[in-house]
Amino acid sequence: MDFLRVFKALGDETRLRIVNILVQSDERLCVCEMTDALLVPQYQVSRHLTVLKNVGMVVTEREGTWIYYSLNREASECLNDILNVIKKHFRNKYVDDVNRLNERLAKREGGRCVIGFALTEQQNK
Amino acid sequence: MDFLRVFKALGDETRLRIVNILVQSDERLCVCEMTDALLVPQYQVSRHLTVLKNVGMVVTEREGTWIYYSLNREASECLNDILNVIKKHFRNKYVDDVNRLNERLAKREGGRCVIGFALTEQQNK
DNA sequence: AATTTATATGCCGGAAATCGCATATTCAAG
DNA sequence: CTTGAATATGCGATTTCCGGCATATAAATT
Repeated sequence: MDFLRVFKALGDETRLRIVNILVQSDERLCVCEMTDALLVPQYQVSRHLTVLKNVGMVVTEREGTWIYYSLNREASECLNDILNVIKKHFRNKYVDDVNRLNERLAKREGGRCVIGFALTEQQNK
Repeated sequence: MDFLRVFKALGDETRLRIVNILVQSDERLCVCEMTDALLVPQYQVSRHLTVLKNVGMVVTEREGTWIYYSLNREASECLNDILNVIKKHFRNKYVDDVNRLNERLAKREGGRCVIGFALTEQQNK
């Protein structure tokens, strides 16, 4: 675990918001759910997730067309400590992101995302 | 305390090394001591310290020509948590920096830096 | 095989950060 | 008030990072 690269990764606001919704919800999330929660273009979410993955902070899990991202809790104790600091101190930061995420998660069926971008067409495709 | 700016600050290796020797030694340090410990040009150390100060991570204390920098432990609980994570997990990273720092601190008199750059002229002034 | 849907990526321009060098500032001492 | 020592800073050049747009990939469905 390269701490320097971890801090570099957390030094971008979009990536910090991504990590935040992952750590606050403690759920695996697919790209379209994050896109709706953060109100950021899909290609940006995807790009930043690639950075987080290269650093080793998140892992992926494919289910058909959907790809679920979750925090890499088995990576190292240090990463977990950092994530816990974020979880503890970010409760009242980026609350709108978390609220939008919860609305989105309420539309899951059987614990899975089933609507994709059906409801939100604002990601200029 | 702006977490994003803190992570940005920690996302540079020289600044991370500065914070590390501050947190490992738990001492106030002057610029020339850090310069000798990190083997980095004086103007770089000074520049990066300005960044850390603007973020609120360090505070200064002047004594004559010398300026001592120390971690801002009263800033916020969150910053302290982050610093403690660094202290805990960086024990075996940048060990050379810490060793050189300890050699330098051994030359203090009455808890104060008294030699400046007298011994090391490698900072191309 | 063609289409649709979710996700990823190549390319470019602009903004921001960093470095190296020189020089400026600040304080103390003679 | 000049000198010397410790620290800070203005500037130009280089690099690195990020956004926007278009398009590509991959899997499922028909």
